[in-house]
Amino acid sequence: MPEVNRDYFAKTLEKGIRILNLFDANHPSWSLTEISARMELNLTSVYRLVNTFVELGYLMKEPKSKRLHLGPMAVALGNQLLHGFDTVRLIEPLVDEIHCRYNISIEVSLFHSNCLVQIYKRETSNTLTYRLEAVSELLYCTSSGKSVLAFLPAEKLKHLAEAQSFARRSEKTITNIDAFYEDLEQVRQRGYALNNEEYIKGLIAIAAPILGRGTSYPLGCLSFNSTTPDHTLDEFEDKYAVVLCELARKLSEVIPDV
Amino acid sequence: MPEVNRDYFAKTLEKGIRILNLFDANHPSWSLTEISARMELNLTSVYRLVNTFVELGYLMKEPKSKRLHLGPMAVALGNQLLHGFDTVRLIEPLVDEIHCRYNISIEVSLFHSNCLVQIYKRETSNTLTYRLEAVSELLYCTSSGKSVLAFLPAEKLKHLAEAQSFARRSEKTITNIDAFYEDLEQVRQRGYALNNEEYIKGLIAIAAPILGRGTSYPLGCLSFNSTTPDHTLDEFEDKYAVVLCELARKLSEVIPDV
DNA sequence: AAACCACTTACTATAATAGTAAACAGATTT
DNA sequence: AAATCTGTTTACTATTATAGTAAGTGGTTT
Repeated sequence: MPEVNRDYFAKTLEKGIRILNLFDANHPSWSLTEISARMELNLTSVYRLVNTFVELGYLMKEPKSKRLHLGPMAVALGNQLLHGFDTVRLIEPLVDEIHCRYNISIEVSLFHSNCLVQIYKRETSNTLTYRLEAVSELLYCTSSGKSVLAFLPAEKLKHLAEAQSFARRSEKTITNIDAFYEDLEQVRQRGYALNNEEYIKGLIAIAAPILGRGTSYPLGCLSFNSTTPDHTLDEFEDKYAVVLCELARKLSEVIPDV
Repeated sequence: MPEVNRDYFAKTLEKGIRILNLFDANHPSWSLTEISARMELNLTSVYRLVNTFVELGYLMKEPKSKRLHLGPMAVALGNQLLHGFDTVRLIEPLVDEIHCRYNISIEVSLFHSNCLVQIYKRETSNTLTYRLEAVSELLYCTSSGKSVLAFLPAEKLKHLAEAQSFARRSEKTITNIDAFYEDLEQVRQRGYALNNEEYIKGLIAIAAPILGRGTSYPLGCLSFNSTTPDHTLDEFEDKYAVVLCELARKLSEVIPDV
């Protein structure tokens, strides 16, 4: 990351945005104290920031419990941000077509400052119990992360792989770096990565990298997700690997190379 | 709107959010000076706020022109906000089913502090030249606005109707309040509203209110949009009015009454 | 090469925020 | 019904961040 001008940085704005980021499908409501604890921020400061969002309609406060939820303005902003990003508008019809045709959960992420940033997703009505975070640094235990790492230049890969915690998330998590490098080698040969319940028990996925047209550098990735009640990983791979790679290739054509 | 505590209000946060709100599909890029002029804010202050967003990855700066665009973090936040709002997750499958089946542009909005706030939309690949704003106070020249106004209690309707500008947006805009009240009477009888190119030439729509289950108060609305090259308004109405009303009714069942 | 334009930086008066502590409200227990 | 507890809201000020002016910088056009 380039050294930047920390004098011209609005701290209040950063804190506010961090608070807004706490709210997602897994954590739809927060109390003041919870936010204060999580942000390691003074209660009064949180109160001021939260109150600002409430007045603007981005958060709503339950009258009795005082718990906070997202408000309509936040959702409108969400829509606006989503469709204001050119890349999303380009990939949307391509992803939707596959989503409608096969009725599978699909996620598209960009690789941005060593994180995978989710820019588009479609879910099946079959709601999963837990959703991945919109911005994730966990690259060792997701098919998305592995698909990107596998196609990174050796130097960069080494640097990032060594930064992974390899913490055990489930029975099947890969917890040592040598096994991990072996797995990545298979990803390279296959052209796509698998997630065999390595992140959360019951959650399986296949993911292919989105490679820059000119550079072949991984710009992001595409993943199809399912659960073990619906498919075994083998079935899922047999059924969708070709579709996955084909769609990833199509996405490469519309995502601008950086 | 209830009187609120203006002492506990973070102005910097408000300004930052207002800047983020400038970016949408119609205005995907802004220069510093443009933002400064539009926000009526000092250039240096805008620089600080924008720089904050750039460092956090919410905005990106074109290296040469210095023009600003949304960044991946903004899109991830967008997705997160969208799916972190319970109501969106409830209406999503219902709307998507109709969108997939008929391939039409659909918008769902909530009526919140006298504005229509767009909380979900699906577009056809046939991209329209201009998209409605995510938060709109224009109720007199959109089918969405009319569908909601028509079902408001008389007092509230009067108040809001008189606040409309009735400015001419196109040849067919309704520009006086008496004609408008007549139109609303038809909306009531029909159960849904029409937009016959009243907002922008070439843009047509039909919209039905989403009424509270208990209260029958309009909580928001559902609209189907098209363009004159694709359909005449009569055709569009004949083809989709029944589907529209049916979907609006289904949405009423899942949107919580306030 | 000069002029222009927009962005960036330096600097300080002013205004906003952080943090402490106390008051308050609602829920639960005695 | 009073007492206690938990979490939210308000009052108050020292400290810190921001607004605004003005000067500097770096491309682009003439």
